[in-house]
Amino acid sequence: MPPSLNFAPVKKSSRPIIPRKTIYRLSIYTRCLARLRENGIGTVSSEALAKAAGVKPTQLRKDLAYFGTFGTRGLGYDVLELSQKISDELGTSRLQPVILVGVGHLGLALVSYRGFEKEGFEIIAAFDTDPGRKRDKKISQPIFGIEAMPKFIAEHNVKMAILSVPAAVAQEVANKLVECGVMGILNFAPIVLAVPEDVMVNNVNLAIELENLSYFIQG
Amino acid sequence: MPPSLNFAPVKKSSRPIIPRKTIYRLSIYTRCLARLRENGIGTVSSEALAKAAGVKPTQLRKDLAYFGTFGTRGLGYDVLELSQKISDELGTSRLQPVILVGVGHLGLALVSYRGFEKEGFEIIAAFDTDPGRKRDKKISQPIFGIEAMPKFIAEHNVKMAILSVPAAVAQEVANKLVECGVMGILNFAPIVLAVPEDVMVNNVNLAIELENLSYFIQG
DNA sequence: GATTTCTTGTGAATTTTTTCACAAACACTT
DNA sequence: AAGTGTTTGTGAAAAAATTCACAAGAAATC
Ligand SMILES: NC(=O)c1ccc[n+]([C@@H]2O[C@H](COP(=O)([O-])OP(=O)(O)OC[C@H]3O[C@@H](n4cnc5c(N)ncnc54)[C@H](O)[C@@H]3O)[C@@H](O)[C@H]2O)c1
Ligand SMILES: NC(=O)c1ccc[n+]([C@@H]2O[C@H](COP(=O)([O-])OP(=O)(O)OC[C@H]3O[C@@H](n4cnc5c(N)ncnc54)[C@H](O)[C@@H]3O)[C@@H](O)[C@H]2O)c1
Repeated sequence: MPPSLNFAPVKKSSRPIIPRKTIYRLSIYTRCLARLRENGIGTVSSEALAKAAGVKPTQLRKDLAYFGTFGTRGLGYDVLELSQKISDELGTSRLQPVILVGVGHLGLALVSYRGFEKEGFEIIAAFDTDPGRKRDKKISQPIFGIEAMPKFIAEHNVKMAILSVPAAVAQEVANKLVECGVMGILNFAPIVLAVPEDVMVNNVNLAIELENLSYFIQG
Repeated sequence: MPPSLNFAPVKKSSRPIIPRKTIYRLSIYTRCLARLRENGIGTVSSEALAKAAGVKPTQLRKDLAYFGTFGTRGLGYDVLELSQKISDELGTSRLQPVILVGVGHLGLALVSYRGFEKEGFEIIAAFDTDPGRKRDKKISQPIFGIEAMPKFIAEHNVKMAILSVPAAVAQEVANKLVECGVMGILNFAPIVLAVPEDVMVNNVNLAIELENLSYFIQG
C-alpha cells in the first residue's frame, strides 16, 4: 500500500536487507519526528512515537534495530538524532532530482505542488507531447516536448520519474524512460507496467485504493 | 504496497477472512481481466493472468481459493465469469458514492477525472471552505461549502470520502467526516490521521513513495 | 548511593504470507 | 473411449513479518 499496492520483490546489493515495509515506516517515522521537532520536543519514547505513526511500539523498535541502536533506556530517543539517522539510512539527506511526464490534470497538480521540496525531492522539469498549451500556468519548472527528454535525463543524471500520462501510452513512455536510464518510476496510470527487474515501479492507483476501502468498510 | 503505505489491522465480521494484500491483488486481477475481455479473449490460465498482473501463478490461485473455485482444470478460467466473481466478492458490482473534501490543485484534478466511473466509483459532490472560486471550472459535480456536508452525507448515505485538504486542517476535517458517519477515507494529506478503529484510512503519500523508490534504486 | 521506575533492545514464539509440489480433474486428440 | 497433455486446487513447507516477554541499562527519586 500502499500501500500498499506494490509487491515487486526487492533486491538490494550492499547494506543489511531491510524489509520494504520497514522502509515505508521509516519514512513515516521521520515525518512524525519532524512534527515533534517543530513542537520543540527533544526526546520521545518508542511508545509515543509509535502511537503518532500508527504502529505498535515493538514494531518501531524492531524497525530501528535493522540498522542500529539509537535509544537511551529509561528515556527514549533523541528526536533530532533519530531523525538524522533515519534520513541517513533512507538516503534522503541530499535532494533527488525527479522529472514528470504527462502534464495533464493530475500532472499539473503535481508539478505545481510545493510540498515535495520540504521532503527532499524536486520535480526539476516536466515533459509532454503537447508542452506549449501548459505554459500559461504559473509553475516554476520548465515544460519540454517529449523529444527533449533523453538529452535532459542524461545531462541531469535523472534516476526517478513520475509518470502521469494516459494509460494507453504509459507502457510506451515507460520503455522510453527505462531506455534513458531511469531506475525508479512512480506510476499513476492504471496499468501494470512491464519493466526490467532492476527498475522499480511504485504504483499509485486511486481506483484500487477506493475499491479496497469499500471492501473493508462493508464488512 | 503502494500501496503499500497502509498498515492498519483490518477486522471483518462476516465472510471468510481474506488478507488485505489479496484484496489489493483481486483489484489488479479484475483490471487485467477487463483488458483481456476488451481483446476478445474468453479464457485465461493462471499463468497468463498472473504474468499480466505481475504476480506468481500460485499466488493468484491461492488468492482465488480464499473465496471459491472458478477454474476448469486443463483449460483455465473463463474471463467473464472470473471477472464477475471477483467483482461480487469485492462488492464493486454496484456503484459507490464518494465525496471529496478540499478542492485545491489536487482535488480539482481528482474531481475532473473521468476514469473513476468506469471503475465503479463516482465522486458525487465536493466540498471546500471556499467553494465559489472553483465554480468556473468545467466539472460536472456540484461544489458546496463545507457547512453543507453533514446534511449531504446523511441524505445520500455517503460512506467514503477523499480528503485533499492542507495537512494543517486534515485531522479536523477527518473528525467531521467521521462524525457524519463516513467509514472510509482516502487521505492525501501527509499526516497520520487518528480515527476510531472501525473507520478505515488509506493513505496516499507521494513523498513517501518517492522516498521509497529512491532508497531501493540506489542499492 | 541505593532503590524504584522507565524504556530500550532482542531472542524466541507466533502469526501471516508466500511458495512448493503434486494429485485430481478436465480438455483435446486420435 | 482410451490416452496424452494441461492446468487447477490445495495441503504442506518455507519464508517473512509481527508480537511477545523479559533482561539489561539508564534515569529519577529519595
Ligand atoms: N486525474 C486524476 O485525478 C487521475 C486519477 C487517477 C489516475 N489518473 C491517471 O493518471 C494519468 C493522467 O491522468 P490525467 O487526468 O492527468 O490525464 P490527462 O489526459 O489530463 O493528461 C495526460 C497528459 O499526458 C500527455 N501525453 C499524452 N501522451 C503522451 C506521451 N506519449 N508522452 C508524453 N505526454 C503525453 C497529454 O498531452 C496530457 O497532457 C492517467 O493514466 C490516469 O488514468 C488520473
Ligand atoms: N498537489 C499535489 O500534487 C499534492 C501532492 C502530494 C500531497 N498533496 C497533499 O494534498 C493536500 C491538498 O493539496 P493541494 O495542493 O490540492 O492543496 P491546495 O492548497 O491547492 O488545496 C487545498 C484546498 O482545501 C481547501 N480547504 C482548506 N481548509 C479546508 C477545510 N477546513 N475544509 C474544507 N476545505 C478546506 C482550500 O480552500 C483548498 O481549495 C495537501 O494535504 C497536500 O499536502 C498534494
